[in-house]
Amino acid sequence: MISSSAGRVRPAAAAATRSEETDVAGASGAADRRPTIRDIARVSGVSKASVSYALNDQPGVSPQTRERILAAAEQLGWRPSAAARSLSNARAGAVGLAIARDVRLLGEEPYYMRFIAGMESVLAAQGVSLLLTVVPDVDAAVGVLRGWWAERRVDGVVLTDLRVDDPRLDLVAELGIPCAVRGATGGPAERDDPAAESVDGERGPLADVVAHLTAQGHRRLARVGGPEHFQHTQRRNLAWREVTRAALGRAQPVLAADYTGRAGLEAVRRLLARAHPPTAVVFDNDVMAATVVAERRSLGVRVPEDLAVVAGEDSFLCRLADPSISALRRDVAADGAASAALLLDVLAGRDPGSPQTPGHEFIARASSTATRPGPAR
Amino acid sequence: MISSSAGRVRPAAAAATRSEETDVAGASGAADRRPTIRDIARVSGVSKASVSYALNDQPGVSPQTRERILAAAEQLGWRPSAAARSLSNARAGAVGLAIARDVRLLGEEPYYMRFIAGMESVLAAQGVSLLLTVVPDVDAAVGVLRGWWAERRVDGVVLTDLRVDDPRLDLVAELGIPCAVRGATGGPAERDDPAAESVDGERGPLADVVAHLTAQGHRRLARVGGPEHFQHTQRRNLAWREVTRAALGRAQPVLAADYTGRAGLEAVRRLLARAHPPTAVVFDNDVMAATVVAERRSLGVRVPEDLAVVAGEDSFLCRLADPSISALRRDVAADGAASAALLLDVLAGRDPGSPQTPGHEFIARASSTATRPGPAR
DNA sequence: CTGAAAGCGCTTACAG
DNA sequence: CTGAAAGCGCTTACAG
Repeated sequence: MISSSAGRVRPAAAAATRSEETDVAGASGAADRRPTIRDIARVSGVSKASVSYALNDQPGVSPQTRERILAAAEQLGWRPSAAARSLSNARAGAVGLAIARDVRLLGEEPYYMRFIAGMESVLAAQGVSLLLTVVPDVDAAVGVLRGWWAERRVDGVVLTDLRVDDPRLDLVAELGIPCAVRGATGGPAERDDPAAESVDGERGPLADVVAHLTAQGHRRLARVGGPEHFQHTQRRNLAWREVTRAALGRAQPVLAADYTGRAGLEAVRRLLARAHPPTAVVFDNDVMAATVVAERRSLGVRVPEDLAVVAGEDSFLCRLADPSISALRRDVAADGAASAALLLDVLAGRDPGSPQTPGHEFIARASSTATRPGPAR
Repeated sequence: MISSSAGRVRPAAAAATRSEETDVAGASGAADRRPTIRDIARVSGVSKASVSYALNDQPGVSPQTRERILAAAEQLGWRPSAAARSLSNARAGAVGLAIARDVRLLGEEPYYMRFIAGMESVLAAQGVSLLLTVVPDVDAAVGVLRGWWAERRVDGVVLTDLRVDDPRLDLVAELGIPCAVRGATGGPAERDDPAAESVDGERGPLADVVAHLTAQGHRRLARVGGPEHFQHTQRRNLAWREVTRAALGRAQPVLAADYTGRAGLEAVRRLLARAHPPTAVVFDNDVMAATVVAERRSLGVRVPEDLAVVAGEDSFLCRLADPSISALRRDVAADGAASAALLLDVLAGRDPGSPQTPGHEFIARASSTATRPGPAR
């Protein structure tokens, strides 16, 4: 059954608001005008400059005067005009996040909302605003970033999901935009050397997964990663090969998929068609893993008996799946908070403090836990 | 197994960036300085005022001069300083969205990310920025809105998830903040009359659901809605009672839950314990429905044989569940787009155009489709 | 059609 | 410690 209704939208409060505003502007006057430092100066009997010094905790005013000024500001309910401050400051008091991701995928992955909430937690504390935009691809993101910067809307940006030759990195370098870089689901990204030490952060989580699977008796593993143009995919692929080689004597295979359920299914089909198919597959996100578990029958496998499944990201999907899906849980909000803190450090010219270290945790669930344990294969 | 790794975060590009910036500022000079209308005026040999007129499509410049000025602006890569424009304009060029919702729930519900993407699609087209914040409760949201407004960071705001006595509405009225109001998952909200005509938009979708269920032979239905302090919950509860009364002769029961899986389960347990338990339950969101389906065995019911399940919101969860879950699909992105468009209309003093009408569609899936059709109960 | 001038609300050297 | 002044980059009456 399909039908559609004509929902109506109306500016309830806004309408009331408008007329009030008009009234007030004409009549009462000062009541609605937002106070400026000039008002504070008048009330406290000093110059605008002194007010500014007092408000910004600069030297140049006596303690008593400062007190008086702050009290007046408080009493008037003064707040600095962001525009005026920006204009003289050359600082926007805002940072930007341009998410380049297909809207449909965005709706399915809880990742970004959590990342944003994490960023917000540290930005809000510093009175810095977050400008957000959602664009379909990296080129569009470049356009948005360029616009934000040209219009002085942001002091810096956070970059996620870095590509291998990412045009955003070129833009940022070209224009000198302060930025903090973060892979979509994990470790840090380096400009020229995605393969170097930054791989370190990926080894631990994958080693935990591999240790769990080998303990369950698995000897043939596979990974279904993200698209290879992502730097974090490359780092993880590398870490995966190293970790599996160390554990099993030879590097286990990796297939690329685009994080959608469809792509995950397709990858698994190819893996199962091999001469020596894997007995366990580690997916880079929850959506692919959950789709494979949901489609296990049409794939002709039992989970976990024929195929163990692990998700590289934990979410509701993993808990609700039947069987429930083992997953690597990462503290995405902490990730977002760390990125924001990093950017603020850069902006303040501070040495990026000892980095926050979002941890990970492997959650073993039914999808990879043999009913009868022991090396059965 | 639990472990955690010390992921490192570093400002790769930012570091490079900083030094470059310093270099350039000292040496090359103009190369990195962002051009202003003064530069344009100099290049094209006119006054700043003329430049401004030309750039803003105001009368006061001859066609030829305008051409020349626009060309110069284009060639210099000029973009207006948001701060300067705001300061003289008294317009921020930005609107705000303060999401008041528990971060954990936010991570589970795809709703907001889609809503935001929809808003963005119309804001970006108008060159309006979106300020976003995520706060735990309505009071915190009031604080953020107050700050944004006092600092002139936004020209208006979009409000979602309106409460019955919502302090944000008071704030908006008090300060005269232009705003557009939108229920979290549906129809418009009215200031004083949540029960009136705005209920209209809720009837259609629920009527489709009820028609489907009665066609499947169900005679005892129940709804598990959101918390009653939400206006949209109240509207839907009302619509539900009306629609079920019309279809079945008497209004069917409603229970309140807080959108979490746990609350959904609890509500179902209470329903099943009744003397005449319902044979079909309609949940207000996907998370509750999916949790109930996942826990059907511990609840002691078969789905759909003993209990049909319908979700009031469609998502990945519904498709992946086993059995898959019938759902009401709403065009959330269109909702967001409509809210943004409405706000822009209000800001421009335009009559809010014929409202965009986000439709709905009922998707019948296994969770409510009897294997053997016909009135069996 | 065009230009000189004031102003938006701050900050910041620069003299007292 | 304090104040008068210039400036950030725009817009907008106001005279020519």
